Amino acid sequence: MTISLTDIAERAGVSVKTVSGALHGGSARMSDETRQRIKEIAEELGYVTNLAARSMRQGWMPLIGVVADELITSPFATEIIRGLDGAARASDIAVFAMTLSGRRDIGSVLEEVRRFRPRAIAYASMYHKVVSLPEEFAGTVGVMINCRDVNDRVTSLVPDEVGAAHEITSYLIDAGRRNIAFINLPGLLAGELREAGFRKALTEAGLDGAGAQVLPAVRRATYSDRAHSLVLSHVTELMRGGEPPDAILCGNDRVAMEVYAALRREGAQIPDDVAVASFDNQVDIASRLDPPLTTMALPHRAMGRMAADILLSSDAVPGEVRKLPFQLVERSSV
Amino acid sequence: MTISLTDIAERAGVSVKTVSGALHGGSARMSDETRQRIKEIAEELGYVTNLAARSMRQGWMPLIGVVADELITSPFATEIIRGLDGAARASDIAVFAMTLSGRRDIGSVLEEVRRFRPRAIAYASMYHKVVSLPEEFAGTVGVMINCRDVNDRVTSLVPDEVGAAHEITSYLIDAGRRNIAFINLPGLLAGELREAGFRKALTEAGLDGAGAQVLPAVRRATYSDRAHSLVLSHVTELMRGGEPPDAILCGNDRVAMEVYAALRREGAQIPDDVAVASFDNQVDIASRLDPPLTTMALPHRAMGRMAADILLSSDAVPGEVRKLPFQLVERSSV
DNA sequence: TTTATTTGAGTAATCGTTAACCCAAGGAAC
DNA sequence: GTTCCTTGGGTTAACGATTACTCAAATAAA
Repeated sequence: MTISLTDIAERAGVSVKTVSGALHGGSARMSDETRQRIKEIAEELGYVTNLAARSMRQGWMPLIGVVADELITSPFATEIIRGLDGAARASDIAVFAMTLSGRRDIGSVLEEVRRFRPRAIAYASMYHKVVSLPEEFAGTVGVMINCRDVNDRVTSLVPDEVGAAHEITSYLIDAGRRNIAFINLPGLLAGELREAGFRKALTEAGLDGAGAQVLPAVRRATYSDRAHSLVLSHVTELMRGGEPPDAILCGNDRVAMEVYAALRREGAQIPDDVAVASFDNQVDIASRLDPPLTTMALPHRAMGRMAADILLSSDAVPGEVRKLPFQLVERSSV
Repeated sequence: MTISLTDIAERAGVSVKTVSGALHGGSARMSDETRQRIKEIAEELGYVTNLAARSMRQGWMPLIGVVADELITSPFATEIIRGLDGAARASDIAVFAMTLSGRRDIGSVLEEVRRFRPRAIAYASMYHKVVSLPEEFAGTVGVMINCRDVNDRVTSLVPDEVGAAHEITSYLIDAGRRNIAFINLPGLLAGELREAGFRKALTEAGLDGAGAQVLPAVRRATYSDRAHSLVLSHVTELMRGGEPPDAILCGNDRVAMEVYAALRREGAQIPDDVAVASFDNQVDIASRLDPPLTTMALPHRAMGRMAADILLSSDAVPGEVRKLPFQLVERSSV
């Protein structure tokens, strides 16, 4: 049997409201002695607040609901949740995620979440993309993380892809590299934006930005044994061509892993012959490659934190798109 | 303003209970016409069930709380949540996780979860270990996942480490390997158990189980740039020794990644000269290595699924320890 | 001493949903 | 024409915590 305020009140010989005031209402007028005594009894009886009951008066549960479009599968995307959780905890609010896996439409998942009467709802995407949120839910979702609404009706937080590509490219240039190839992720918004930043940095440095080599990294099912074949041949061609690159920028750390293998096969030394840099900072991979990989870390944690701040302070401008900076993680591949 | 049953009742000209029966109580006696009409009005008004209110009568929220001791950081451990979620969804129950990060003691986290009045609570560990659950919480936690209580007071689900090591070792032996080295994870329960399975398989095959080489893989901070140095030197020594191994079994896929690099440095071909096998099936790594890695997949998803079944059917024998089998993922490194 | 004011605590209503009863009308069996 | 069941639905009372309101006693101000 669970203990309620009534049980404590009975035991303490006071009214329920006094108990409520003693345990939760910090400002309730009452003698310190009474308050202390009630707290002791509560402790002794093993009282645990019933948030559902409280929420009936309050109107909402101390929860932030996160609707994710596959979030939980991605190793570092869980950082978003951690960021949210850390920031929300300060307000004694918990975070719970619900995955929009496969066939379930966004409406039914949102309803499922709304049944719990959360304080606010965020929509999070596993990778940076544009999402088409049905009209009737634009008001329900308070913030979009790692994605933006196609009509920009909702505040959204996205990584600053252009800025990150610009930064890492400039970093390579500052390291003396002049012939940089980019093995980019094809068909992704992130890739498109990064390519722009990449070319911009080259142009600013007086290099041929427009003519720089940008090659697509193949994208196949992760379980496939031959998913990397295209990267391998790209690198082989690059290295055997007339002007082999002195740096290769990779779409992500997994691509970099394949580039490492290909370069080794070609007998090229990293970073002496060819510097390698990348995006993601998937630590398991980046720190264990030989040499450890210099890479731009995605601002997942920061997006989560900021999302909580926005949701709880509700000072958001609906439609605003905030771009968060990546962080350069210097290792020894450059 | 949120819509309640009262609003629907008013609009439909019936009592609240009739609405409740129409929308939720499948067996409530009522004409199909009335039921249909009420459903339409609910839809039109955008009614969303208030689970908090319902839980006041029911006594619990349709939730399974998961207390994790760092769970969310591990890429594949999130599979536990997915397994739980998939199984619980059938009963229309949601799963929410709460991390026991750093300084917070297990008691306060459990209380935090209990405030939501979940149907059941599971305790999950990021890696296989023995946990000392304080006496007063042995009754609160319904099942332990990927760990077991030091006193076996709670039903627990753990990976069958011994069986997995036995299976993969036998697999190597069946592939004709006779001199197998094991670069194991030191200081971990998993490593200890796997070593037993490894030796057992060797002995059964008539090889020298007791004398087999088992070397520790270094464990340092993941961010450290030199975390792999020990693995590298182990492999170098092994390959330059009198009887170089024809197979190396690795503690996990990340260790295997380093072993690949070391073997390549020594000029050894995988799998022709040396077969490599491992534990975890961390897909990002295992499928992208060259050649793709044969590895034993941890039964995270299965543990999650089974945990939900146990919690919801409550046919668990407290203290029972169920060992779940790994799954052999054959790629081309053997 | 009289009148305010503060302190400490009780009463009762309320949130949205459900469950245990109750009741009236209509039809079937005798 | 009773009696009995079935159908369709209403009434009322919880569940646990909070809060607006009330009130008595004690203390301070006049």
